[in-house]
Amino acid sequence: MVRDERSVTPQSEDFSAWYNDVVFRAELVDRGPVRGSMVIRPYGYRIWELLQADLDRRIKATGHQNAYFPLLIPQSYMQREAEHVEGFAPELFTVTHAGGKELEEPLVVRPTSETIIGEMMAKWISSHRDLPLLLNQWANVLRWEMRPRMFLRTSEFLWQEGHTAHADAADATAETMLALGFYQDLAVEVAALASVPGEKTPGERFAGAERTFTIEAMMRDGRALQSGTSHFMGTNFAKAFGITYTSENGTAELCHTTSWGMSTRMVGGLIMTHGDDKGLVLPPALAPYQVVIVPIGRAEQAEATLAAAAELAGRLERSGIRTHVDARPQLSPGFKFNDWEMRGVPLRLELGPRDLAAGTALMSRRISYPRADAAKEAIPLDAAPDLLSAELAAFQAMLARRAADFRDEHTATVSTWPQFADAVATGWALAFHCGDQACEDDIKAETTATPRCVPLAGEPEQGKCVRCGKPSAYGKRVIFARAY
RNA sequence: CGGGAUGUGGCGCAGCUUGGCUAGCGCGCCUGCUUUGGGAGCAGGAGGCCGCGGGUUCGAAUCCCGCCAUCCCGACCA
Repeated sequence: MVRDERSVTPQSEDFSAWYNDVVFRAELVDRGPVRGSMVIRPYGYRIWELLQADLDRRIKATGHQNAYFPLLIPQSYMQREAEHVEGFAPELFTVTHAGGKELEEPLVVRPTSETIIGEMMAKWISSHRDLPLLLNQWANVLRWEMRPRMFLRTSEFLWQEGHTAHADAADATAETMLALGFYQDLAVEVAALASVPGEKTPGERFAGAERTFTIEAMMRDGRALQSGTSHFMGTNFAKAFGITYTSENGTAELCHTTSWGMSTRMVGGLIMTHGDDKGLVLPPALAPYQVVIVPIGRAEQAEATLAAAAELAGRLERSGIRTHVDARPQLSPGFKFNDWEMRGVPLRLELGPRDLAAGTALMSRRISYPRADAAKEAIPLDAAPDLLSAELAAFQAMLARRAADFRDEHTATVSTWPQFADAVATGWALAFHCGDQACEDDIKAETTATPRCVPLAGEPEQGKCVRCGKPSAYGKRVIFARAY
């Protein structure tokens, strides 16, 4: 392929340059005027909407209700939970003036909503009959990030944050795991990510949480991306905000709360999981257009192929396939092929005079796996809806398998330090760790790798710390990786 | 906050060292004609407070001082 201003930097040359090229060329985003801000363009926003719709359905199906809480939070709220304020203080946007005057109490722009929701929960909950309280909100949050990156770390991002209150720890823990399941299922079934659910080590916990669970997905450069988190707060926030209830026995009890979130970051995750040197590759479940039809021909031929393309698109739409006809008259077919490949459309159909005469269309898959197969395939027009539905399902499964294979090929179970260093240079290492913060810091200083999670799956295992040789702390091997 | 770069039509850049005449190139855009099965061709055209503020000079995109912003690399994070 000729390298010019129309193609992207190859992944092998510079992965992060590749990522940047793709998000802009595919018109997912543009830069906002403020450092670290991101304009999500229609094509990118559609991906988010599809992700959002799927997760929203899962959340509602399990008894949660959507609500909306204010963007502005009194600064004092943030300070009530000691670890929470310490964790978020460096990232806060603070409003000091309003209406042309300095405010008596500064307002914080939410970096997350535990505090304001905690405050409201305290007001709404008084009896065990009010529990569990299962809330979710879709919102934007702001955090001042030192090093912004489109979708992965922007100063403002969109997310969903679930907040729940429960009578006891067991119920809250079950909720925490339920939410983690939403994310894992969404990641694997919809985004086709290779993610691993697990628990964060104490050093990586959410500020104020007792336990933090995560799904960690592997990107094509071997790094890990935290793609969703679920926190068990114990009674920390209940104490700070007075979230109490009267039990059946008449005693006053503290609630156990949870919170969990998935953000626009996941869009970055699917870009880095599936994309290649031709651009984006989208899983059908999240593709704004699952099938793009490129009509070919000029003048009177164009009339015929355009009409046929529109007719076909109508039939595909009616069978639930998101279809787009690229009718731009001034652009050549070759340009359109490259354009839709850049945008990651799973299936493309070419419809020209030759195809029309034969009653077929030429189908081309954005990628194939495990065998790379660039061949275009003629498919009969009358059977297209069923055929393409099946192709899309196969494409979705193929991407998930490709991602999982890639993850497995780049994950090594290691027991020595040299093996460990090797593994985290290109992927993930499964290793025993002593659990000491100093040892974790040492590993990070040497390799830039950090503990991503203790995987939920697998049997308990004991061993010696890969770095210092002390007994392992977590009863299992820990995933270490360089992370985003 | 450290380190490195860059600010010039929508995008990507050249010009700056050695100040000068109308600020140039590619892509994109507009118009016309021809073209359409892997990034079309030709012709014509539009579009620029050269990041901002000062200074030096007859004259500044170019030299000097200051500021601002963005990007990339590290430590933090969904």
